[in-house]
Amino acid sequence: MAVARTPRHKWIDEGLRALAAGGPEAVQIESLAKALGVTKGGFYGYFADRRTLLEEMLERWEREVTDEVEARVEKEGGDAKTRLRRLFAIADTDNDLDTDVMTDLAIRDWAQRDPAVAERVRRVDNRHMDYLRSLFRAFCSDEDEVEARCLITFSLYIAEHFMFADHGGRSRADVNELTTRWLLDSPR
Amino acid sequence: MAVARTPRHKWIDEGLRALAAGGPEAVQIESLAKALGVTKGGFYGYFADRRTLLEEMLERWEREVTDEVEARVEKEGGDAKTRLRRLFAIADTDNDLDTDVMTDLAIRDWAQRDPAVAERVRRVDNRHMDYLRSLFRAFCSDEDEVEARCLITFSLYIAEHFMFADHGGRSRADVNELTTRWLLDSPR
DNA sequence: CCCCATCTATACGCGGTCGTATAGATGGAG
DNA sequence: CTCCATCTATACGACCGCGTATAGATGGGG
Repeated sequence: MAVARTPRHKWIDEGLRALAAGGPEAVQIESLAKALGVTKGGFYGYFADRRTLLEEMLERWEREVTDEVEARVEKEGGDAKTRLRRLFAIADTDNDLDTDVMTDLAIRDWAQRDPAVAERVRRVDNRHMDYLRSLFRAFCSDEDEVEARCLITFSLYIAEHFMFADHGGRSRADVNELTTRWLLDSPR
Repeated sequence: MAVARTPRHKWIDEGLRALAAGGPEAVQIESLAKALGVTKGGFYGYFADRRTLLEEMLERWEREVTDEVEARVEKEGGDAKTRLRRLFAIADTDNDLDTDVMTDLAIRDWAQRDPAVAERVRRVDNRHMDYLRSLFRAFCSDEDEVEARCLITFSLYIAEHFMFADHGGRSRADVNELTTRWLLDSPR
């Protein structure tokens, strides 16, 4: 038995990296092979075709994206507002060329054109929103209020990467601090 | 002089339509020709190559996207809150498979991978934000407050199309009404 | 030590898109 | 009506990515 030098999961890793960098079109078997230092010969031993790889990439993304972030937030405990602030901090730190975020964005755009992808994103987003709701409910009794804050929170996270505005001399971090206070410290 | 049956602007129209539907990769000369009921023969009389077409598509988008919306909002007058509500209504109506919105999203994703595109989006977003600031300032004296509301408003618009969450029995329109009240009727 | 399943390298055919070349159609100017 | 600039149709070569075929390399089991 020869040991697999380029096992299944490595193709998926590299595929997700390519997806993050250049969208679904950039997930090309020969490119991945080159990045892995092999040729595409072995690829078709693991995957029937390119479509199968894309499918498994999505499978993994869906499985990992929720658990990971929630675990990082929950790990250190604290009350709801502390956890939300930690969540925002994580979103901030991961910014700018982080593969996970870029993967997320690439998949969201992909979902515009592929209903199957959209369905996966829907499941992921519902989990994210459920988690946010649980945190906001801790200090926010009105359900409408909770929903509004969740939506705004999530939207700020998504839009951060899809808009390119300057903020009138302010740094993005400053503006983020403003919105965070709006979301957490507002009496209303 | 033969009259142009498929003049320059028609290629650009169709190009933007294809961009909205399938992203930059979907802007294929032969596809456009087919959609226009001709073959690609004439295309190269107007454009040096595909790259030039993409460039001009962006040019037009940048020129039109700001003026159009602002004009529609300003046309009927009213105070700042009235205009903001009208702006939100327009964003809502244009939703779901409207070409303009889809074009916007496709270009934003494109901007992730092309710095030149990002630069254009930056200019457009700054204009949008300036317009929003002018409206919020009418009833909001604190500049930090204005900035936060502008960013949240814009983010809600962008993210609306990139997230796929259900809203716990609520319709998206209901949730939008909640966030709108948050942005406009909050005393703070 | 040698066998053989497993992984890898290379070559090829297929289809699709770009861009070019060239001949034909169209319709206003003279 | 005829000319001819302009637009259009068709054919072609080049390139690239997918998927397949086949031969070679690798390294643990017998």
